[in-house]
Amino acid sequence: MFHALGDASRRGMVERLRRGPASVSELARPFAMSLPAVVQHLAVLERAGVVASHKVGRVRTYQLVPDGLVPANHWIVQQRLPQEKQLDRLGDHLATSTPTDKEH
Amino acid sequence: MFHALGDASRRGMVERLRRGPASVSELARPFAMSLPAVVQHLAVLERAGVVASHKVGRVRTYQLVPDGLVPANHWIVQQRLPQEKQLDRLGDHLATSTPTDKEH
DNA sequence: ACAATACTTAAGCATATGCTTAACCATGCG
DNA sequence: CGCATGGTTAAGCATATGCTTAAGTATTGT
Repeated sequence: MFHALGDASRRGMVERLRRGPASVSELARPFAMSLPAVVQHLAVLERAGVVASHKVGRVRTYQLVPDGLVPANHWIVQQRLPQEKQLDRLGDHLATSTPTDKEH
Repeated sequence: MFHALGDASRRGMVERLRRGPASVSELARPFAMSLPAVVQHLAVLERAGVVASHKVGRVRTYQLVPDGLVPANHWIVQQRLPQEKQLDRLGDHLATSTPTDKEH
């Protein structure tokens, strides 16, 4: 999922979908790349659970998955919360100079 | 930055640093890869602003950058659908950036 | 029916990524 | 000094990624 968001084009598509559902062609329009390239990007986002699509006639419409980004958000929050304590532990770590592993 | 977090090994290193600063060797220990590979991963994380390092003697110590993940978090929060506010306690929590966590 | 529209699939290609090994500094220590 | 420790640099390699063009398929409009 972080990998899916690691591409600027894909993030741009997500940002577009924030304003509402859109077809493949609509999503492709702002980008200077071929339609198959856009389709591949959307497939990555869909596999990651960030967007969903359904086809009506010959038009495939994409939209954001509700709470689709929550897993990524949750991971980030978990890393972020204990950070305040670590500033205090840095000096401690350096002062004690933890004995490194002897084996190997 | 999302790209930096898009690798499981790098996320593992961030999770390790969550419990406090660590040297390159300490960070490498849990992984079944060579030291240069770990160094490369850490360089990616450092370029992304997620971690920082300083060298003392021959030991380079890494630590999390305080609020280093905030840009990614901010982007994610902005994508959330305005239509669903009922399940939004997590996003609300993140937007206010309160250091006290009580969910989960 | 015919043609345009909206994708879809397949193949290929240049570059990026993640990893390796080998060799190389630099520091700590008996 | 001599040598182990901790890290760095360089080179190379297999695979993944992002993109392309070409050639489909399925619908819709005239």
